[in-house]
Amino acid sequence: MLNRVLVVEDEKNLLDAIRINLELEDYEVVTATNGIDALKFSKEQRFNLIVLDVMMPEMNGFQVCEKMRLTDLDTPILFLTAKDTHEDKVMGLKLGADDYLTKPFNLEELLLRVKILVKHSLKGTPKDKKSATVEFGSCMVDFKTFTAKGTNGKLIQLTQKEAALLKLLIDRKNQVVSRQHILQTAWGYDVTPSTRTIDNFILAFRRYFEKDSRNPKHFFSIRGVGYKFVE
Amino acid sequence: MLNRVLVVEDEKNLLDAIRINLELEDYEVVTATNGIDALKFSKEQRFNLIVLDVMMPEMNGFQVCEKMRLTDLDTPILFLTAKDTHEDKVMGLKLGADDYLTKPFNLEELLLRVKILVKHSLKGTPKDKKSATVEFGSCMVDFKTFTAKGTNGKLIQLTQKEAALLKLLIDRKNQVVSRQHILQTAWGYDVTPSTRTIDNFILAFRRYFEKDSRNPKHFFSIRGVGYKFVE
DNA sequence: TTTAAACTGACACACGCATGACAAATCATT
DNA sequence: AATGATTTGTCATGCGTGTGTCAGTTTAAA
Repeated sequence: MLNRVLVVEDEKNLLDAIRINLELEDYEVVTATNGIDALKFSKEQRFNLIVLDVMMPEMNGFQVCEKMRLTDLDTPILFLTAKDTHEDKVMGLKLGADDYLTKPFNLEELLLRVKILVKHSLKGTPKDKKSATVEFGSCMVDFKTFTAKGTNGKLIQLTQKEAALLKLLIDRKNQVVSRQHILQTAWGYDVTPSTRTIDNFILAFRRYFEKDSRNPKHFFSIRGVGYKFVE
Repeated sequence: MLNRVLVVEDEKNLLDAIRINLELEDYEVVTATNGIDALKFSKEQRFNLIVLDVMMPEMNGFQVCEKMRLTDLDTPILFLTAKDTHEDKVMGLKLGADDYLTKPFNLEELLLRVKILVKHSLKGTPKDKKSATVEFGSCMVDFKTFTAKGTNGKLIQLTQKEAALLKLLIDRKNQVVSRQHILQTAWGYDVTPSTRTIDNFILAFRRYFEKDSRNPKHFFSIRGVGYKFVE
């Protein structure tokens, strides 16, 4: 899928220069020369990044940003500012900007920052409807009620820590979650239970959710690293 | 939960200044004055952000970054560079940096960027399929899940050393990576396994990913130097 | 006090991976 | 071409450490 960028800039020459350079790097570019159009586009279409000039006639970049953020909280915004003042930056940050570039800027610099920001936009899975129940295999977990249905169809009451750990693993399904990360996330930075504690929970999960707990299909252990959940 | 930042900087005064300012903004700060410690901390603990000086004695920031990224793909990294050269930035980006700041910098500027990056790190409960996967030939590797698809289409669970070495080679595709560099990067500064160890891993890779392991198309050995990966 | 949850320590086992031996390949030297 | 030297490919084996498992203890909740 192509990465889409919306560029908002009233100075035509600069706008064209940016467009051409971005297109050379295989971005799909949409342009606007004023805030009105920018808002319209941002509502109608989806972008991986919005490049927004601050100094524009009628509606300035901050105002545009502020309005955008009313509906769209995720798309990264890169500001192009003329002044290199601190107030401008704080102002922008407050309104939900993600990066700045002070004019005049190097085009390569712009391309770099675009690349980084787009990377971020891909990372965050925006707003996946968070149902409190998860199904996998013949099992089911409900994080609202702390209950689960195991392989044998039996109902299980999850304990607090069980639920926390299970959620952590399921949220990061298919990823390897290191023991360190588990400890610091599900427990705390201060408490460090002995290494065997985590295993005990995994043990329980395997009993609940694995047909053959010796050959797990869902709760894998990655030696030397941690654990991995797959559906 | 507190946001944790690891700051790596050899100049003590600057380090203290950064620490104090970050702590004033309610970050939990861990500091290191050299690459060795930095790597140790990054392995043992979890951070929301790592601030990394490029110019350091013994091991420079790029090297530290490269090693970190072998195992940790998520934590954002902010580079502090002295030179404002484009090559530096491209180099850093390749190795997985997320932002730059050129010395001398304004402390407020640093705080701003830290804030932005930490925000990103919190956003991502990455369900991320896109990033961290590499394809070549009929094969595929996913460094997030430690899985790979071999020539026969079979799924392979990579071990951590396998993943680290594989990433090292793929990151430097088309370049010859010397045995020495491999040892220093994927292993440690202290341990020096016998020469045969690396070969064993290459052997495994060829079994996984080469149709004819006698005539490799991807994992070349360069006699007297090391190995080279090409797609 | 009672009870369930959470943690700890002990032990066995299995897995990753380092090692050494040897074969095969490549290079150097004559 | 032939020989020896050096490096890499390949495999079997053993060691160390991380993990599975469980029984027993501590902690927290009712």
